[in-house]
Amino acid sequence: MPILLDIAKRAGVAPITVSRVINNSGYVSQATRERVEAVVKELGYVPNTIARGLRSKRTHTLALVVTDITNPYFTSMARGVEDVAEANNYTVIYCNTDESETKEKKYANMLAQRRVDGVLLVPSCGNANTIKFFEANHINVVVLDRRISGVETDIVYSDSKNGAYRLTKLLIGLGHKRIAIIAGSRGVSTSEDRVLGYQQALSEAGLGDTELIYYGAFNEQSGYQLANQAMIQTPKLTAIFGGNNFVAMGAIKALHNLGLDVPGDVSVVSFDDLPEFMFMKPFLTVARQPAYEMGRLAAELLLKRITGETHEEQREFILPVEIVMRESCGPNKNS
Amino acid sequence: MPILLDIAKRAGVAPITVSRVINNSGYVSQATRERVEAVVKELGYVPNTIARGLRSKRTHTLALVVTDITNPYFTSMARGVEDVAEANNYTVIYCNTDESETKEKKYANMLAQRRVDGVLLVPSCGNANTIKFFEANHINVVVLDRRISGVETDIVYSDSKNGAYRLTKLLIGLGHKRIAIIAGSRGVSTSEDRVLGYQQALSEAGLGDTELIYYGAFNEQSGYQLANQAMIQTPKLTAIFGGNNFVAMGAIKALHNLGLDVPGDVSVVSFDDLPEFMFMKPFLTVARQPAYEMGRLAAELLLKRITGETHEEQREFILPVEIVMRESCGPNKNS
DNA sequence: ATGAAAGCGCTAACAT
DNA sequence: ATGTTAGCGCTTTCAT
Repeated sequence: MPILLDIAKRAGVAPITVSRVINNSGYVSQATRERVEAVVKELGYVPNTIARGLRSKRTHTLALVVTDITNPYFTSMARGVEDVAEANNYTVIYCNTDESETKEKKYANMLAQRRVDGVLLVPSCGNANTIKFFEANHINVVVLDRRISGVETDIVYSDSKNGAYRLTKLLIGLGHKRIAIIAGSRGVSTSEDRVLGYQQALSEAGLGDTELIYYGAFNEQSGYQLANQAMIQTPKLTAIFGGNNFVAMGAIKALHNLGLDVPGDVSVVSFDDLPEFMFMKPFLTVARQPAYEMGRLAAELLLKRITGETHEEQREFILPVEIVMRESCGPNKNS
Repeated sequence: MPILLDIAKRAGVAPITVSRVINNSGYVSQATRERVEAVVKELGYVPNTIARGLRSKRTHTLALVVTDITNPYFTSMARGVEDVAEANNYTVIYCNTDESETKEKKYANMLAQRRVDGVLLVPSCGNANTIKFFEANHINVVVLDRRISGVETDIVYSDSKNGAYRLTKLLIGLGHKRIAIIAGSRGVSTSEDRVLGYQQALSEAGLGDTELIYYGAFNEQSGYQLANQAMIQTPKLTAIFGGNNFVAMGAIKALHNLGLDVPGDVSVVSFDDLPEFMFMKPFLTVARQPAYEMGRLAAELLLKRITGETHEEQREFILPVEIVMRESCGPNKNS
């Protein structure tokens, strides 16, 4: 693989001139530019961003740290980030913290070592340690989705309190009087804000003494457990407000498990939309490919090649698919 | 920010010794190790992966190139990749090609410039140009999801032909005689394989002369258009086999639009599962946060900070949420 | 408009 | 077990 110096030699110019052509910086005569460009093409030269970054202190790399890319909410967010990055010739590293402060710390370290130019962070917890760490390492941060106090960064989030207020009012408007909220963790702003909106709606309706607040985590398991707990403690419950989509999913499973109908017996509302096709009435019958497993396997193979652990011949791994029968297909009633 | 040399000086050792401590390589006495580690902590030293990569030719970075991370199938795959990478202290850059060869080329270039150690590639098209490009630049590739001919890489995919065969047999077993398949692009192995499985099932059932094959692309729009086209050309159609989840979604929309019931009038099956909660009967009423928009905005802000385009004070952007009323909540029928 | 010199921060290769 | 030397490939700085 040719390096910049090779191009310079062959084009009969100094390295810096090649650099100027490649980066469109400084003055280069048309003739020189063309000559250099021709050689670049001829030799198939690919500039080395690593070397460039070492010198210029710019990696043209961003990081997106979310709790779980598998949540459609964060998937969409990721796509938004990536589109902007791509348009600006930036590259995005992404990280899943699973709401764990330990993982967040580990990633923060990895990202600082990589000298990413900036981080888009969905904080996994309420404290500002990670952000301070980035600041200490001169890495720009924009906080996403959740407020953090005591830091100075741009922050983008949506109006959880208002959303929760309206969602709760909606339930009240439908006649519900015993409404539980299953929030995420304490200390996470989205959790707290949603509880605040819920409380406001209740107290405005004179239901301030019926508050039923459960803190847990923003995952399905927590939704499941706390919904069970709520139904035991307050059998008269007629509505549950799930802190996010995963929590609601867990809650609905718990209700079904208790033999309760949604919304017949208990109404459920939640934060965070789901992709459009999740709402199609006729549920698809599908051939399910093991996507996660495929990703896992492929990454392991790749790492083995990289580390030289494997020198075997290349292989083809064909994973089985599973047919999942659902409502979208039925018997032929025509001809 | 301290560099390796600072640590070396302060600990009274040579730079290479610090390097050995940090990388756990070579021999270092316990005493020296402890002294160095203490200084590392004291000064808050963060090793520079860029410099390390320049010298060692290892970036500890992988890239995952999919068509669209927004498709739950690829989201799961991404999470699988990321989990493995994280466990091995690798970092993942991810890229969406939207099935465009142009975008694929652009990314290939960016990734080569970044000297990623390896690429997990879902090829956007049938030809091997991108893979050859990576090979020429000594970058390991594992191909995911789709076969490519004429290349030597590990490849992980699932058994599309068999899945399609079984899906089609299932429809035949339900009495369907006019079954259309709406595949992805021609030349993409998953497309071709699914058509092959479909054909095999038909011909085994003596329906070989009823083949109705539509090639398009693996997206909703294509599913919509081709389903319309299929219904016009073959009004007696009673079943549609969507090439993937997005295609099926488009097809179902088209059918609904034509006043047809699924599965009452037309059965639909497809490849690729959807996340579990897409199948919950009671559709959630939710407060929808503008996730994509949030990601986009945040990335733009970050880039402006990085490039120094903005020096204004940090701001808070609170985006509105939208209440989406669905079946999961109804009137209180109890007390 | 072009170039020379120096060095970004680290580690490979070779001592000792 | 520790150190010396050199250099990865590029760009910054300062000349001309």
